[in-house]
Amino acid sequence: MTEAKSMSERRSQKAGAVTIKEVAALARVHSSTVSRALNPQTRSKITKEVASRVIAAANALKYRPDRSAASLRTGRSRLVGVLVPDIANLVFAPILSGITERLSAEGYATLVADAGNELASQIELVDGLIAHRVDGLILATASRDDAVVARCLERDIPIVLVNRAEAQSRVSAVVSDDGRGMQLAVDHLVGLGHRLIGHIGGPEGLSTGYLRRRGFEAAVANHQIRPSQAPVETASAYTREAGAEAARRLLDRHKGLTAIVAANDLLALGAYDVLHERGLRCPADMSVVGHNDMPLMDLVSPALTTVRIGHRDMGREAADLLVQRMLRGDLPTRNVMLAPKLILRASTAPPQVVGAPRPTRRKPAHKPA
DNA sequence: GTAAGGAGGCCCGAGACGAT
DNA sequence: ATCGTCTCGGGCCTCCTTAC
Repeated sequence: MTEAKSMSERRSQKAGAVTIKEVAALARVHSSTVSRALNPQTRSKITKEVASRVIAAANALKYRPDRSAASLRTGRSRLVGVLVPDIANLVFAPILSGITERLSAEGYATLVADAGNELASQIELVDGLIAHRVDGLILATASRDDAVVARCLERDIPIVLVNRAEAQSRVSAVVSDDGRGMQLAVDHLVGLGHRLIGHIGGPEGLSTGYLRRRGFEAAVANHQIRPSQAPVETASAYTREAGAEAARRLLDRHKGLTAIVAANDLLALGAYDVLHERGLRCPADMSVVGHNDMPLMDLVSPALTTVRIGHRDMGREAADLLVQRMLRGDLPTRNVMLAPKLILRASTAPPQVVGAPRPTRRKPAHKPA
């Protein structure tokens, strides 16, 4: 026995893993027969008697195939990496749930990485996941012109974008119809009587920020509201703090606003903070509409009227697209757009008539949906 | 003709070993 | 000391051979 061999055997014994050879020895067959017996696709090539003997031996030894070793031969790890920009952001929980649900049904395991918004760390994580031989990647981090996408294309690894899309459709993406979402929000506010509506936009480098701002502008134009009556302040990030900063600018620079449409729920919560610090009431003095319908938005005070995105469906669709792409790399890119829905809660109400007495207590205009 | 065994290749990092 | 080459390990798969 060579030194290298004995070291390897020690390593194997330490890991305690049962190998195909041990199953073969117990079943009194060759390892290749074990492989055939345990694979439903090849089981028909051997007799039922031998197959059941192998299966019994595998069960007796509690044999579990070593996927990493299998990937040496097959080139497939059955692992999928998912990059999210902020794992603490509640938006990603239902997306991840949808992804995991669909991938596990297809026999894939999911590795989730909290990539942040720094390009260098995102690329490092992607390289790390590729080094772990993931079969594909789902990116919830993409910007409109994304170097990580370019890196994945360079490495020839199947990817699908979720929740965000690129400006140039190099890869498949699953997104919400942001233009439609903004139209729903603005229609609702105009229906209540609002004519001075501000928008807290998301970062312009992200498709959601860009498309929701454009959607907002198109939606107010549809109601013959001039741009001066529908000002936009862009937040530097999708955070409550950035939302508050943008809300301050919006209120300082544009007097007389009666409603705010935020590009996501965290930005809307930032607007809540500013209204509170300035002694303004929501919705009596200012109506606020969010976007995403993150978990718990029905529990904030007042419960947030928001545009609901089917995040779980989004995750499922993205996983579906990726599985198809991993099976057939020559498939054309597809953009799946899911329809949003307005969820009416307590943060919106008709604008106050100038000179009318201030109500003594908050009274939501709508029952939560 | 069919079932099953045997050999070798796949992939790549770690470690051993020889050459310079 | 440094570099290049070879061997090994894991499980699976394919091709070829052997036994019946």
